[in-house]
Amino acid sequence: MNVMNDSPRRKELTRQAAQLFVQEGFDRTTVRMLAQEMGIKSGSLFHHFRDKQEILAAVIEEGTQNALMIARDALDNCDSNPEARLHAMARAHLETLLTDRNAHVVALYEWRRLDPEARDHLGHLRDAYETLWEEVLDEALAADLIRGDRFLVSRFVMGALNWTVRWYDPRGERSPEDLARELIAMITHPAR
Amino acid sequence: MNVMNDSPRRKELTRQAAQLFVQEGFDRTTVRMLAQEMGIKSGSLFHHFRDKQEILAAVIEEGTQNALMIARDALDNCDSNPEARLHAMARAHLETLLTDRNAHVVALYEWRRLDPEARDHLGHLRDAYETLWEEVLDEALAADLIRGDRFLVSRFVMGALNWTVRWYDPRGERSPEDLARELIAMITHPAR
DNA sequence: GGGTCAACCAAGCAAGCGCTAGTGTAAACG
DNA sequence: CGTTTACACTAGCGCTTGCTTGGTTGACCC
Repeated sequence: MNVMNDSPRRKELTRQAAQLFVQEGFDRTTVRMLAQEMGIKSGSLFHHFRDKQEILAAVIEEGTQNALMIARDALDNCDSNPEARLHAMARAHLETLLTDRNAHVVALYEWRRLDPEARDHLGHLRDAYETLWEEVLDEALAADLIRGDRFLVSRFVMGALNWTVRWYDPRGERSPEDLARELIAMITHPAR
Repeated sequence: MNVMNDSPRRKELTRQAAQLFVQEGFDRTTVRMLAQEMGIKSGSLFHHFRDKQEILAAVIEEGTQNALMIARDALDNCDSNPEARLHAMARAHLETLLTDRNAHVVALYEWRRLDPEARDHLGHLRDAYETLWEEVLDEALAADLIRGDRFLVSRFVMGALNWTVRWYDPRGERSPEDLARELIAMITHPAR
């Protein structure tokens, strides 16, 4: 058995794995395909990862951790009124699609292929991210910027946002800024 | 080679396949597992379906066709004002989760495992369904019930709705009726 | 009562799968 | 210098995969 740290080499391999997982899906991606993409032989792969599952976990962890970081950053650097905070979160979410799209698609589609331990660990990361959203939405609800059931509003918004990975091309003409503004215009009530 | 009609036997087998595809995912579901669930041997399976892919296509076709039928029905039997039509569509969408949840989950997660021909065929079905939504949303936009970019509003709403398969339990305390009302309250502007 | 036909079974093939074992090598370390 | 460490290779084991083949069964038909 070998190392399982987070060396730069491993980071790069993880990035390439994400690409393949998106193209082929986790189950259809063989260790031989992964190795070829990485420019090594299939056996060498197990020097960097304990098994195939661990590659999947690494991909998802990378993406979620980045999203969490960027979201926290956005909240720290914006005005403190509920609308600005809502906007900052939506924009941050969409911006991660620029840099980490592959990882997010994998997290979305291949979550169930994780073994229970990995799912548990990554579930906590995911929860931390969703909690950020719920706090911001709570503030918006308290300020009467949005109306409705807390649980349902949160689910609907997360749905609209998560669904973007299926159609949004960040290199198109619409910027994350545009989308964030439009989404918030749709769900907020203009009258105070 | 054998039949590929839509016998009642085949319908039942398709329903059972959907169940397994949801539990295990398409790739992890082996023909032997499918056969066992159906109470036959793995070889006999290929009497009903040309190959494994065709089972997947059958599952998705069944679900989409039902959703389309129910949505059309709902539109035919509701008031003609934009709000009522919006409500009818949302409610119909959520109600299909009661009867065809498995098929919808499969359509959502395993779409990319379809071969190009099946994807093309089912894509047209899916388009027909989404077109219904766009018509209803267009009417709502024209009546100033919703404001915003036509393309984006449609994507956000489809996102919020499609995402429901990930968290909504139709046997819970919230009815499709409740959810539909709440969603529409969130995206429509109360002031006329 | 011979013929037809959908439905099923037993057996197995060829290919591909994840992963392991054992070895080589070049740079880094003391 | 000898030792360690990181990374890679070759070769292949044991198993599972989707699917095929050839044959059996029982219900229905004229």
